[in-house]
Amino acid sequence: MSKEARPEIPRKTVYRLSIYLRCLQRVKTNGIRTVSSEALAKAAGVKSAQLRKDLTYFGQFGTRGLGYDVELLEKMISQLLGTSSLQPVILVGVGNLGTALLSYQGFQQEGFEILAAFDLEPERLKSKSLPRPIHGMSELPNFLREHPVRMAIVAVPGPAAQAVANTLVENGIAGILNFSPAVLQVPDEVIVNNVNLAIELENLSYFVRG
Amino acid sequence: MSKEARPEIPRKTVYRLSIYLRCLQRVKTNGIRTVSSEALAKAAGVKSAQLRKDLTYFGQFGTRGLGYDVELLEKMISQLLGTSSLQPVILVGVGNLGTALLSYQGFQQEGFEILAAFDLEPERLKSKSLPRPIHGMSELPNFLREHPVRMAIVAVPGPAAQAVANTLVENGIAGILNFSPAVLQVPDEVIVNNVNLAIELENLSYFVRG
DNA sequence: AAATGTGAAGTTGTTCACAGCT
DNA sequence: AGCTGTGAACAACTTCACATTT
Repeated sequence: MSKEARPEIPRKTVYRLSIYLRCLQRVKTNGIRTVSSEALAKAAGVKSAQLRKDLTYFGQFGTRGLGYDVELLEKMISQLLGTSSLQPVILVGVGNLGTALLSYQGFQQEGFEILAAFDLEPERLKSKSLPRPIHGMSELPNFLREHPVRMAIVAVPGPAAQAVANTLVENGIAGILNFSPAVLQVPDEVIVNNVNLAIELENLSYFVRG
Repeated sequence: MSKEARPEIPRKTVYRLSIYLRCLQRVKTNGIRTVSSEALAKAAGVKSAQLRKDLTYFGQFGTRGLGYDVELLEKMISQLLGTSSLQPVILVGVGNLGTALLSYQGFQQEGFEILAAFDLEPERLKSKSLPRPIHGMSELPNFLREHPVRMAIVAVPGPAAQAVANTLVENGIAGILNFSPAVLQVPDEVIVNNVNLAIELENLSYFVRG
């Protein structure tokens, strides 16, 4: 028997917890104070048993016969995910996609702040009216030495991605959100989440022609 | 009760096939004609047994003792995924993200063409120099009646997403790539792939603080 | 009565390990 | 010998179904 160490929560569960959190926020603005697993699961697009099991990975928050307290559950999930405090992030690669991500409201809304952005050719980007100054790649190591950032968004072209990832890892980045089509090779302790827009469309395309 | 004659390929396998396809393309430009499951798997970041099993869902393309013919395998996967022909797509929602997606080279490169873009306020966007004219939402039904498009990218704000999805489904769209934070309710036969940038960061954030 | 929490059953996906080609 | 293709073992995830609590 292991003692109450860090609960080992499956990746998919963590992902769904984010969805539940958003549903709870919506439900709360409707003035609803208590919600059943059935109702919340429906809003999140999952089965109720799954929602209940997901929650029990890190505690018991419900009242039998009644359901879950919306505010409490929201707080607990938010705390677990670490979104109750503002998380600093850096962005590398300020092309089409990178620019969009820089001005994307969704990140700020959900508790993330893009502290700084880096690009190979920062001068070229001066013209665009961006919300933040763009730094050259050479400034990256110094910046990371001075700021406690653990996560980076990579939005550079495929061929440049591995080199960028190496630099990031060398300078203490522990999590990478990779928008490039490259498959990044990183040490085991570094987490990479891939978002590949072309692959998502390709995937859709396959299933649509069922 | 089974009914399907076509090979039923798991979603995750289809996703990985897209990755293999990209690796094959890279390998081909290096002039390599034959590749082992071991080598290709390494490039794709998976185990070799998994790659082999993924491939056998739709055929046998390898030569024992030798490996796979790069060109042939590329052709077979490309054919299966339906990326050998140009796929038309429409985009709904031309905000920050939508604008970036419109100019994103990755789609064109991988065989997708954004035929048209729609927004609630197309006039407001006239100023931005966009590669395509933006249509009003009211033109959507007519457009879909005249063009054989089966896939749509949704990049509207969360609260607007369900209504947009309804319109799309009513007008024959069978696959939606959903960038909004909303959980879309659609008929069973319609496929939705969700890409939620804030959730990806949140997920990363959780695992980084292990 | 209503709804949670959870073992057990069921399902799906991954890895092993080796028989069988080339 | 080298490498694929695959049944069998394994692992992870989902759903069921019901005892338990309010």
